[in-house]
Amino acid sequence: MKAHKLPPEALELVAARFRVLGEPNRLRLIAALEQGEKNVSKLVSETELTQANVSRHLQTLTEAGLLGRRKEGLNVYYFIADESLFKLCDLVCSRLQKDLSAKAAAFKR
Amino acid sequence: MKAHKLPPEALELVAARFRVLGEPNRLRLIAALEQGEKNVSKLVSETELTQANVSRHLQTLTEAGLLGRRKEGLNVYYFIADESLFKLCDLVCSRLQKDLSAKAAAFKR
DNA sequence: CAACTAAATGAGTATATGTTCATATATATA
DNA sequence: TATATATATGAACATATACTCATTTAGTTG
Repeated sequence: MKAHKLPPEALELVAARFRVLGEPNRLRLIAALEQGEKNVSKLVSETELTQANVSRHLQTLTEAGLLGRRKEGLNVYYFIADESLFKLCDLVCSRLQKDLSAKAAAFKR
Repeated sequence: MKAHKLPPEALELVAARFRVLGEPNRLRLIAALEQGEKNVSKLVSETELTQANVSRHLQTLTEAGLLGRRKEGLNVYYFIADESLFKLCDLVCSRLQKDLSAKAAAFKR
């Protein structure tokens, strides 16, 4: 599946998925859910974001299919629904680390 | 390297990298370069974007370390500098395909 | 039913960013 | 040196989106 074969609408879908991940607070929420499902209040207190803001980000992530939700009484529990998330983040992280340590090394000379 | 261990500044870096990929025209440029390096004029004619626009996107991609540039006379040739790009895109693409065919299947019942 | 709680949402604002037009810069060539 | 060409960039504008405040919705419990 090569990118150059993708029609424009498909590219927009791919871009949209990357865009969802392009927001640090959303990454924080994802990171918080790595340990397992949590309800909104828990995520609010852990991230120290406003409740409204957390709620909106969770909506974005859920609509993208990255998170799932489960209602239980008054609480709504969110959880990672797309395990490929971790592979994605790890790829980016390790690449960034490589780049940054290369720059750091260049400084020392 | 787990995401929940990353400090906020690192998360911003990761998010920034995703954001660079979150623009369809930039993905088009990347796709165009999959076949090998090309100069700006070539990229302009292939993508049918304006020269100014292509130039700006190439700048964004280069500053992010995803592309490299090489000057040769009047021309500037751009090329993929980060091969992990393809793994990233393929991960997203295959995930999207799976999601979409699941939805398509759900329609048939 | 009334009061309470957790989560979602409408409306408004601020900021970031994609795009274009016009122009500047750099390099080549007559 | 003058002219032409490829690419980059300043300025302006339009759009998208992150955020907050206030309120609503859904569900629980007295």
